[in-house]
Amino acid sequence: MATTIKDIARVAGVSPSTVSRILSNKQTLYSGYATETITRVKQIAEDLNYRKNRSAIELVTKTSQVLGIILSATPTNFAQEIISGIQKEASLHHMDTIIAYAGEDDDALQLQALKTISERSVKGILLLGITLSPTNEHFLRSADIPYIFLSVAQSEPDLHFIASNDFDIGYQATQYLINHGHHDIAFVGANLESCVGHLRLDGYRQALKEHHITYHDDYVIGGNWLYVDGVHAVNILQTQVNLTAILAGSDLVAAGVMNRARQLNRVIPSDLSVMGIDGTLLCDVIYPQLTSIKQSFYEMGVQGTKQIIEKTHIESAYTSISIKDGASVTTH
Amino acid sequence: MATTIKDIARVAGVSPSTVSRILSNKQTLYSGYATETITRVKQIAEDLNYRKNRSAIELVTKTSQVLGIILSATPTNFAQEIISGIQKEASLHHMDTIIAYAGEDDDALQLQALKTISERSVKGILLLGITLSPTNEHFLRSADIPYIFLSVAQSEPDLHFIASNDFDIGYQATQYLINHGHHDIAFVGANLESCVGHLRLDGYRQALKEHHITYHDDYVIGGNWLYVDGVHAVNILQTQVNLTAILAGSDLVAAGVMNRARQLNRVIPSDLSVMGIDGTLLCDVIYPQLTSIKQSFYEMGVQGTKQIIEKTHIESAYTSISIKDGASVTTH
DNA sequence: TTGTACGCGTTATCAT
DNA sequence: ATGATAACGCGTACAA
Repeated sequence: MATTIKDIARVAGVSPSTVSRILSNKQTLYSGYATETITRVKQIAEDLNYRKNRSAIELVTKTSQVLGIILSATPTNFAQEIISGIQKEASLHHMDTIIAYAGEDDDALQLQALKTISERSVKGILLLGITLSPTNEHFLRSADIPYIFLSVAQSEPDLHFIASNDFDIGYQATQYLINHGHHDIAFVGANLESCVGHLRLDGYRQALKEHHITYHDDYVIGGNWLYVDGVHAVNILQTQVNLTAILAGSDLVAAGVMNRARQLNRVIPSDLSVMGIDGTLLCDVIYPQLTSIKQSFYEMGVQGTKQIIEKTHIESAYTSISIKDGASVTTH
Repeated sequence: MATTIKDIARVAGVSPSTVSRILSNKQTLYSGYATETITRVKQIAEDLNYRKNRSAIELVTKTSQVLGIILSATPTNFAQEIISGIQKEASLHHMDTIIAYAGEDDDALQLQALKTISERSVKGILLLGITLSPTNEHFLRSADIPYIFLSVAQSEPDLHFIASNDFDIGYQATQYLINHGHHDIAFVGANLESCVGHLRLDGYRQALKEHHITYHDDYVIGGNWLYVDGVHAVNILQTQVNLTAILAGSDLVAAGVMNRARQLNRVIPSDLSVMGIDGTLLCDVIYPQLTSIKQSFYEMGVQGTKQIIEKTHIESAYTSISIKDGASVTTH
């Protein structure tokens, strides 16, 4: 049987409310308790090994110090960075976090995660790398809990998000390669059915257009952001003799591209320049170090958390992107 | 104002108990409700946008479907794999998870995380990659909640764990290199002040001993499992002309070793064989692909979760290790 | 400075 | 097949 404030009250010879007020540091609202009472109560609480009962507190206060995080099941390497940002900011405000995993394409799993989180009295919900089905979107809306999407921009205006501008990512990356003298540039490994992939492709095309480079269908090969997609793309692109640069949809794709190209005896970057997207730790670990468009994942977590905690009115925002220099791109 | 069971009861013209029983599918204990009542109540619940209040449920039932996870703050690449295993097994049992982050060397942060978790009525606590300070160890013990450590073996017999046998890891890795004709083998990047590092070093020494190879102090260079530790180690080992193989404390260290060695114009594996420990995704992504001792991280998560959920009596266990073949080791 | 009494939303027990 | 009531542990308005 766990110790309750009543037990402490009985032992201390005071009322439960006294214990409650002392243990939750509410004396300031009143003139204050006698120092003796305070220390005695606290001592007894410790002796009796007292633990707060969060359920009871949340039931009566109807609020909590908990943030809900819903994670896409795909083990994206940058989710960790976003979560770090959330944790950092949350701990600054003495908030805890609950994490629930949702499948990516599985509506039932999404709903399960949504329920798990919304049934607890969380202060807000952060959705990482997720796009909701219409039904689940409705469920989230009707839950009457503040929420914000992280790392994936949403098309509906009332679904707020903190993310990178994916058009800009595609545009700036391509621009960077063009500025380095490249003309025949492939774009590979992105999931072209996703909104993110689509926008990046648009940016890629726009950059080409502005430099009067004809868009070439054969230079675009889709995928699902994975290592194998990079390998696969290089296999297909073998026949393109004019190709001098590849823009990969993610750092992981870039790694696949580089390794497969190397197997085919192409030297990077002298034979082939490769550029990644994300700017994760992976860039520094592979050889040669990868030039990439760096997204501010940590910052997304921080900003999203701030919005939930501090703001009354949540609004969308883009976090900054930058070029992370490596050694995988050379001037052509 | 959120809908409660009472609201539904009023609208449906039944008692709150009826609604409670129907919504939590408890009819089977009784003869069963009229189908008409059941569908009507469920319909009204949906119309009114009813959400369960977990706090109230947990308060009255004094139990929950929640597993607590405490994570070391260091962003280890394999934590993700362990968590996947936990999630998988937990969802099989319809359990949710709460994750709290603890610093590695910061006792206060550790305690904070411990409190966060133990104040909620969790079914059990899984501690990932953590070693507790004596005070916090006592706190955990006195919380009266089942717990188990994952991935880090504990020395005290009543602190149960699921982990790899670190002695075996060091032993088998070294043995593998010796069997490939290597004689001058360095061991680098492990944190030698940690229990894990110490045990792996012991395994390394034992393997050398059994093959009558003299242990060489200069061949052991500590670190903290990081990429830079691998780089640093190679810098120091430059002068060791007889060295033909390096056993890295982790895959990340191995990546540092390989890249630095390459910068020094050593070809891997013909000039230098490199072996990693962990067997993470990184092995496949770097070039040449890394030969490594693979730990069963996913399995640790699964087993730990099973122990908490199914067992009345928790006990320690070692998960299996295996050689993950790559192309970074060659016969000497 | 401290105590009393009530209520949060739900489930369980007992009654009908 | 369904209802009435108590209880879970805590915070807080009000009383003293």
